Amino acid sequence: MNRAETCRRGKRTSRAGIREVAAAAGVSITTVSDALNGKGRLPDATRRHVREVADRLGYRPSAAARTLRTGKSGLIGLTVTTYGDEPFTFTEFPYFAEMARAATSSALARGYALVILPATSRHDVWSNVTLDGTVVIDPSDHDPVVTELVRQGLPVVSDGRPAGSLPVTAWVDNDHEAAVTGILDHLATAGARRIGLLTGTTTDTYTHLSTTAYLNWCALVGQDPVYEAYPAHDPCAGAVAADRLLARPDRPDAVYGLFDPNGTDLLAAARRYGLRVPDDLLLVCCSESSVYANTEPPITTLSLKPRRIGTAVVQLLIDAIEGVETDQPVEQVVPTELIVRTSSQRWESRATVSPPLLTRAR
Amino acid sequence: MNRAETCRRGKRTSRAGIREVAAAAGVSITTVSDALNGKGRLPDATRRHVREVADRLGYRPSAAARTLRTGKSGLIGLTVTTYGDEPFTFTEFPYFAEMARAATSSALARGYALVILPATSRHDVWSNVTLDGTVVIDPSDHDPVVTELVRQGLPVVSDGRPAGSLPVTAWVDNDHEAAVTGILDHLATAGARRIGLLTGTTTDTYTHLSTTAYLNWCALVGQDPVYEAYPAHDPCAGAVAADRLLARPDRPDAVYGLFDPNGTDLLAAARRYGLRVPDDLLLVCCSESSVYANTEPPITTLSLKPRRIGTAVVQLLIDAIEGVETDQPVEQVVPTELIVRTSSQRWESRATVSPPLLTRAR
DNA sequence: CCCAGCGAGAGGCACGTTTCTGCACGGCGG
DNA sequence: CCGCCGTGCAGAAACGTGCCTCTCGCTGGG
Repeated sequence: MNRAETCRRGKRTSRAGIREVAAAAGVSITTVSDALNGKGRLPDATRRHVREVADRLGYRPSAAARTLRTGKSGLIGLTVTTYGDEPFTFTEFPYFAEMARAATSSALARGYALVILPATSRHDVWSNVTLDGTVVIDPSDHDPVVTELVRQGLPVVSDGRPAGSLPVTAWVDNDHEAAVTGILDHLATAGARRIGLLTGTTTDTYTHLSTTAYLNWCALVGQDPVYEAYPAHDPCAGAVAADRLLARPDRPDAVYGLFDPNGTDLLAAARRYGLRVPDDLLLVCCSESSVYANTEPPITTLSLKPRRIGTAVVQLLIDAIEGVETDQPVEQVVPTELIVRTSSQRWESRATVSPPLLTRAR
Repeated sequence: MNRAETCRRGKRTSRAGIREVAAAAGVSITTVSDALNGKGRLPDATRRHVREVADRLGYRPSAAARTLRTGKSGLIGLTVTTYGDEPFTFTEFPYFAEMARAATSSALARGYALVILPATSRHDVWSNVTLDGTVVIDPSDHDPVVTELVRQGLPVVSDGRPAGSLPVTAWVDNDHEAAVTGILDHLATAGARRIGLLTGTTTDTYTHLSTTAYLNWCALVGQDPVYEAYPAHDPCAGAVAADRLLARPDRPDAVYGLFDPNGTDLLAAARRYGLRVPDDLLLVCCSESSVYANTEPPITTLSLKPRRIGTAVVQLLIDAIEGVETDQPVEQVVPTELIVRTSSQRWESRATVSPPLLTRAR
């Protein structure tokens, strides 16, 4: 009987339980709950006493029980749509890494933790965890996971404006058209006569919007488009595409690369063809990597500000989780930053600069 | 009364509950649970019937309730010890990104999801989620978080051998001494007379073991150590340290850089001083980045195989969670891979190669 | 003097599972 | 004919919280 009581009281639990605290403090379970959560109307003396006893016993409330009761888990899903075969292109580019890092930080600052989940609809995993909401990076058109989540009533915020009629709660993105147009103007101002583009074959909105902006700009200024597309998830394909671009008979005298590794690839290809940068070839690429500050020559990069995007996405999501639910998707545009380095300055670059936010690197 | 019944039956629940399934299928709750989990002794006809009804109703079991009942959440924590002020050096280097990606993949393959958590002991966040175990990257000496977790009886597996007497369940690491010794031998074979080291000021075991191995090697071959140390989390400091190393009166004719960005930094510094690579300076750095395949010249890198490490760490952790608990920490050593490129081959490199696994890049 | 009002806290139900125990029933050996 | 056993399933007790409701004692106004 003593055995039975021992079993019932404190056996397999890791020495914590609200009942033990209540018994030790000589109050009821309700009082403990209220004291620790600051909920009820209790004198400060009782509050302190309960907190003290709880600390002394090393009491940790059970997250599972709280989640079951309240319906809130404090967990946010983080998903990136896969490009290739790998389940995670995650952190393939520094962009994703930075974005995820910022998102994690600001989620934690507000008491939430991030759960990394696959974009593939492995139902068992998705339903094995109670989420309060989800961040989706670059959702593809009519993403089945997103629609499923929204159907369940969960807030979904996407990094990158949703393609098609994807019913997300909110989204954050750059103004990719303006960014590309700004870069092309910048290159033209620096003396480029024929600007090429290194782009991707994937169907995400970033690639699509950027390419379209390029084509529109070309049509506007009357230049024939010169571009090569390759599967962005394959690093070798990038080097090959860079080489092809510079091997063309209508070789461009300036190139913008949409993806992070394009800078080194283009630089290597330029060396192979004896092209000097920036004298014979102007170079800009979209990257968050700091390596381009120390290449020879340093390469001008466009930063999409993934830290700001990650932060904004999480703030919007948690606002949606905790606050009033707006009926319309909230849209937020983060400005890009063009970091001008030697590779895009053919002549002494005077103060003539172009639309997006411009920063002068030393 | 009808109102009350409606409330009790199916009001705020998102149209799923084991009771509804049981009622719809005309069986008991027990039967539904057993049928879906393959547990009890039921004829296949009943199993199929229940599964069918559950699918039709779109039934999703509540993860919170299951966790509360079973004590298992299917969640694994992922933590990296912070170096600087930032809460997350996470994904600062491609190493972490790759490792995290591999860990996430293999965890998902076994039905677990990863939760990113801060190394700082923010108790509220850590205790807000029920973990089955934790992966710790580069735990520092006497890490308070780790000891707390172990005290709670949770399995903890670390990437990087634990410093001091940290009581982890298991750990996975490279043989850093052998790797450094191998590289130094490789450089010496290529003709280096005075090999320098670019290292860090942090106290993690990777930096410590590598530096010690370097000093030991120097003592062995009778070379004066030539090295510069800098805080690894600061990219600018890396460039400055690289410059200092090549500006010394006892300038080395070969350098090994312990951190990912060291390659470009050293290359830029070499250019500033008019040193040709590999003719005047041999270069190797530890990196997982593919940019070094296309720099001018391509740089020899040491890969720590973060994908294999991430996979191994998760396998060990899940084995510990599900399987028998061994009393001794399980240790696992992952071989490194030296990817030899132009920067470390002064003469026609004959087949003389050194200890660790060697791969010849084109 | 009596009762409304209020402060302080106790009791108990519900959240949705899993799982232990146990009941009914039919076949079968003794 | 009776008890026994294996099959097929139902009942109900947890798991640890949060919160709603209710009690109890005390006080001030009518």
